[in-house]
Amino acid sequence: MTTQTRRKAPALSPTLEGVAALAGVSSSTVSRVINGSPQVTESAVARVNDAIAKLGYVPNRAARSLVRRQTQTIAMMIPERTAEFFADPYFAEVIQGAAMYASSSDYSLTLLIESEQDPEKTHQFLRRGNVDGALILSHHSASSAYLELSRTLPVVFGVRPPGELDAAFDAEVRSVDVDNVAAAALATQHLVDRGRRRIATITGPLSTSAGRERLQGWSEVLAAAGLEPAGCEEGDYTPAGGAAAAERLLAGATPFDAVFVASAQMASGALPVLKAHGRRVPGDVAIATLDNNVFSTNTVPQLTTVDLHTSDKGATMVATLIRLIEGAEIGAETLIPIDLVVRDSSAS
Amino acid sequence: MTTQTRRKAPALSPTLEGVAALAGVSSSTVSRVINGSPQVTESAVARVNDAIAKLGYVPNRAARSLVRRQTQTIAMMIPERTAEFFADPYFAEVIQGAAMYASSSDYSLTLLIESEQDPEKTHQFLRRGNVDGALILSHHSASSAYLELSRTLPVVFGVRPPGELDAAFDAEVRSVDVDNVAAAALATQHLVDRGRRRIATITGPLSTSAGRERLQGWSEVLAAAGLEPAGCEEGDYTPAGGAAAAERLLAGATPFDAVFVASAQMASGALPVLKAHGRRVPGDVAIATLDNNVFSTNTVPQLTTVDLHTSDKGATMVATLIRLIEGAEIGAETLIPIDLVVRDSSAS
DNA sequence: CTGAAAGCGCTTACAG
DNA sequence: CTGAAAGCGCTTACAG
Repeated sequence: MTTQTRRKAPALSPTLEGVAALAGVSSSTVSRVINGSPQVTESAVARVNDAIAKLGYVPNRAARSLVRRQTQTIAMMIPERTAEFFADPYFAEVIQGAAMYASSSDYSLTLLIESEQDPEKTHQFLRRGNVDGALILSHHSASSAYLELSRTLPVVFGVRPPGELDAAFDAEVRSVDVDNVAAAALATQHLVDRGRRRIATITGPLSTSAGRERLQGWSEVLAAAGLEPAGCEEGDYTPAGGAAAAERLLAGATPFDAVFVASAQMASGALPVLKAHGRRVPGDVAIATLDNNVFSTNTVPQLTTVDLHTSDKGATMVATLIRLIEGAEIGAETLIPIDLVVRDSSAS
Repeated sequence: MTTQTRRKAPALSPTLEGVAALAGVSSSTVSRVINGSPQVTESAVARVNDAIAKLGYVPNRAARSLVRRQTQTIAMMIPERTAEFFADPYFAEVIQGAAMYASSSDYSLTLLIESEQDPEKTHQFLRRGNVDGALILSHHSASSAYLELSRTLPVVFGVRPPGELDAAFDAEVRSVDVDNVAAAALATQHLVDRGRRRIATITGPLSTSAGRERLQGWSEVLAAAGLEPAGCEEGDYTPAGGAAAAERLLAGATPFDAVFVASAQMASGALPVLKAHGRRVPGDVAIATLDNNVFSTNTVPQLTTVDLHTSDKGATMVATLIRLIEGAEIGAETLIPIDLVVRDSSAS
C-alpha cells in the first residue's frame, strides 16, 4: 500500500507511458509499435509487445480519436417506423450481421434511430464528426438528405437509392444489396421448372425499388418462358398484407397454379388464405418466395425460398463502409450472392 | 477568401475557442455554460448560447471523454447465439426500445456481440473503459463473469441473475424485467375466468428463470382456483418447440380445454398441431400466451396474450443504466408493467 | 531507428 | 463571476 504522491494521478488503466517505462523505450516508440509502423527494431517491438501483454494495456480510444480526428464509430441509421421495422426479421438479421462483423473490427456500431419529429437532429449528429461513417437502412427511397450526407461522410446504403441524380454523382453512392431482379427471377424460374404455367405474384410495396425489381424479375421470367401473367397483387411485406393480396388473387378471374410471393412474411399470411379457399399447397398452388427466416420454416408446408443471406449483407455493409472510411476504392454497387432453397411448398 | 495563416490549423468544425471568440468570453466560460454551471452571468450565458447557435457548435466527444474519463457510450451485450436470438422478435423489440431511448439521450448505444470462442475479449473491452456501463441481455442465467463485471462497471441485467450469492452482493445487482410469475398468472387467470377447468401449459426452457417463473405463475393460479394441472410440456420458445410440445400434450392421457403457452412464438407453432388433431381454438381449446408481437397477431385465430411491453423494457434498461452511471440510487429490481390483451383464441 | 515536443479539444482546480 | 494554465492519453512531424 505505498501511496505515491506524484505530479500526475495514476491512470486507472495502464497507459502508453507505463508500457514505455516497462519496455525501456519512449512512448513514441510504443505508439509506433501499436500502430504497426515498420520502422522499429525487432527487439524494440518484442519488448513493447511483452510490456503490453504484461500490463494488459489497451489504448484509450478517446485520446486516439482526439488526435486522429476520427471516432472509430459507425452509425447504423434506422428509420423511426420501428414497430414495422423490427417486426420484420429481415432488419434484425441485417443488424445482427453488422454487429457481429463490427465486434470483430476496430469500429463500434452505434444504433441510431432517426427521430421523425426532428430528423435534422440525427443528421446534425452525423455531420458533426460523431461517427466516421454511416450505414443507411431504409426500405423506402433514401431521402435526399442522406444522399447529401454522402458527399461529406462515408455512407453505405442497404438499398440502392433511386438514381434521379446525375451519373457522376451516382457513382459516388455506394450500396450493398442483393440483386432483387435476379432473386425474384430465381424463385419464379424454379416455379416454371416445376412445370407451373399460370404463375401469379404478390409483390412488395411498389413504392420501393426493391418491390418494383422483384416484380420485374417475375415478369421477365414469365416473358422469357412465353407465359402470361396469372395475376399480380401488391402487398406490404406483412403477413396481413400477404393474406389480403391472396384474397384478391383468389377473387380475380385468372386461375393460377403458382404464386411468387415477394417475401416469406407475406407468404406466411397468404398460406392460410389459400387453404381456407380449398387450394392445396403445393398440389393446387405452388409457392416460392424470398427470405429464408422463421417465416419460411414456420409454415405447413415449409416454403421454397431464395436465401438472401441477409446477415451477410449486414456484415458486408460494415466491411464496405470501413474500407471506404480507410480510403479504398469501392464500386458503386456490391451484390450479395443468393441461393435457392427448395422446400415442400413447390414440390411437383 | 482570406486565407489566414495561424499557428493552428483551423478545426474542421467550430470549436470551443471559436465560440468563445464570437461570444467575447474565454473558453472556460463557454465550457461552463455548456455544462450548465450556475455561476455564470445571465448575459454571458445568452451571448455564449447565441454564438453556439450561430456556429452550430457541437462539443467534441473525444476531447470531453478524454478529460472526463468517461465515454458517453453504453454497451448492449448480446449472446452469440444470434441466430436464435434474432429470430425471436422479443429481443429485437428490447433493442429497439433501448436504441430509441438512447437516441434521445447523451449516450450512444453500442451493440456488442459476445464472441463464443473468446468471451474474455468482450469482457476485456468492457473492463477497459470503452464504455460507461453495460446492458446484459441473456435468456439463460447470466454467467458469473457478468456478475463479477457488475462490481467494477455499472451494469443492468434484462433478466434477474440467479441469486446464488450472498444477499449483500445481490442487492448490488440491478435488473429490469417483467414479473414473469405475474404475467403467467394473468394469462392463466384469464383462462380460469373464461370457465376453463382443464388447463395445460407449454413452458419455456426450465433451465431459465423466466421459464420456471412462468410455470410457477400458471401453477399458482391453478392451485388457487382448486384446479388440477391438465398437462405440462416444456418448449424452447420456438414455433417448432411449441408444436412438439403440443403433440406431446395431445398424446398424453389428460384431457384439456385450455393451454397457457409461455410465449406467442410457441403458441403459433402449437396452433396448427391442435387444428390438425381436430381441436378447435377456442371452441375445444382456449389459448392464452405471453408476448404481444407478430406471432400473436399472425395466427387464426389471433392470440389472447399478455403484452410484456418489451420495447419499454429496453428503454427502461437504458434509462436505469444512465441513472446508475450518474450515481443515482437504484433498486435491485425494476418491474415493467404488463397488460392482458384479449383476442379470439380465448373467446368463451 | 528513436526521442522530445507540440498539439488534438475539452474540463477544472486555481487565482483573481 | 471569469480567465490563464495545466492536463486528459494519445500521435506525429521534427530532429537527431
